[in-house]
Amino acid sequence: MSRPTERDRDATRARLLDAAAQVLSRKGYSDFGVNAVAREAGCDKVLIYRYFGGLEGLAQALGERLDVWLRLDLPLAPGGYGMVMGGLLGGYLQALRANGLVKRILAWELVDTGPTVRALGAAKSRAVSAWFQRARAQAAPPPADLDAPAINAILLAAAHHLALREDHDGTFAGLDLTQPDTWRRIETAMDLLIARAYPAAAEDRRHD
Amino acid sequence: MSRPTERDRDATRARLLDAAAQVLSRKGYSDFGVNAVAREAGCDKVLIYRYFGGLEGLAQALGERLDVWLRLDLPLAPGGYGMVMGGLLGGYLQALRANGLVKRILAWELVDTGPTVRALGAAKSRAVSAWFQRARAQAAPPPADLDAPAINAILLAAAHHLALREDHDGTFAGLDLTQPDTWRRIETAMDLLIARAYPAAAEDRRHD
DNA sequence: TACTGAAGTCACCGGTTAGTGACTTCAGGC
DNA sequence: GCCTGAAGTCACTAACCGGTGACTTCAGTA
Repeated sequence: MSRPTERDRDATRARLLDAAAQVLSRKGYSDFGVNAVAREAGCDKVLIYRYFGGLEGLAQALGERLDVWLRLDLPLAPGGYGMVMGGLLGGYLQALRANGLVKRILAWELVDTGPTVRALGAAKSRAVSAWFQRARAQAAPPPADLDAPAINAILLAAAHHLALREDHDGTFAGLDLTQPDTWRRIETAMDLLIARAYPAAAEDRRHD
Repeated sequence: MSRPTERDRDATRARLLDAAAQVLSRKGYSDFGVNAVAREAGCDKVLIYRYFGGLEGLAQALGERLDVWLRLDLPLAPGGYGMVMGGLLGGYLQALRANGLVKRILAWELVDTGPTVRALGAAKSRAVSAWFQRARAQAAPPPADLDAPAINAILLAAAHHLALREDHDGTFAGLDLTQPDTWRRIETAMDLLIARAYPAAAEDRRHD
């Protein structure tokens, strides 16, 4: 009846990639397999082997498309190091929360070390670090007396973990992550932590 | 040859619980099943159904033993709210890093919502929150002008995420989590964040 | 028009899983 | 000493997985 098969190799490849993203972001990594992806794409699983060399190759191709989905073209807020970092982290948190696929990959990385998730994680890590690199190049240098990498890693880890907990059971440490107001509180608290860790006075002195 | 079966129901129950903890903390949650646990315990899987009603009941019983493993009898550091929170968080981070089982469960919670992990997570959450409640009761109240729950949740989330990344690929945001020195830097940065978020001056004023 | 090769389908294989029924083995009460 | 019931073992089913070989169907081309 329906004619999903037009014998178009590129179209089928694209359908498989879309299906892989769908399965991964909706069902999670444990359901991410050749059977489920092929079922979602409406074609036979053998095509995954023919076109991608297997599930690992499909994940690799999916990772190479990640930079498209993780497009983080946030305008950089002007100001000192603390202001820039605050804007960066807030934007990243919002982008992450809205990106179910990236969240699934982040969670997957925490429970598996297989080649499939490695291919995905490497591609994602490349895209994100390039973005941070580019953003940092436009910002003022951090105060020399602080361990900025450690501080930023802590805040980034918090953003990751809270975003991951959000679409799991929606609670963390007594906070209700399903309420928008909770996220406003979190962003305010993050801004406060950053503002007090990177006081503006230390930065102003650099502007002399 | 070996006589592991002494027809002792309680001993077999305990063996199954130990085996469940072993499998979960060593192999991870994806290998956590009736077959693997029974194999580890050296008995038949049917006993899991007979004694625990299935894998879910076994996980429930395991969760009820979690308070034993998560024994956090850290002495509370004296001082203001910030000092107490800093000591609390540092101790929690160290205890968490040393506890592979709890880390596995935390990661499991991020990728699965099935009844088995829910039973575990609920029991763990109960134990941890009771401990935090008890610790907070002995500390000074937080500064009223700050959103202490949000700030603490951020730092706790960071501790969770960094601990989980440690025994995965050992890197996060450019930090090498396999180096003890990196963890010293992280603890120092956490202390700095807490100290500046909860300045001692605001607390001293409460002591009048 | 006939052929060739690629696109796509189907059926199977071996392996693993959860779960169940039937069986044997033993210990304690009478 | 026997008998009942529980502890433990074994074998099996049904369903799923990843992976593969054989097949059909179609499009472009000579």
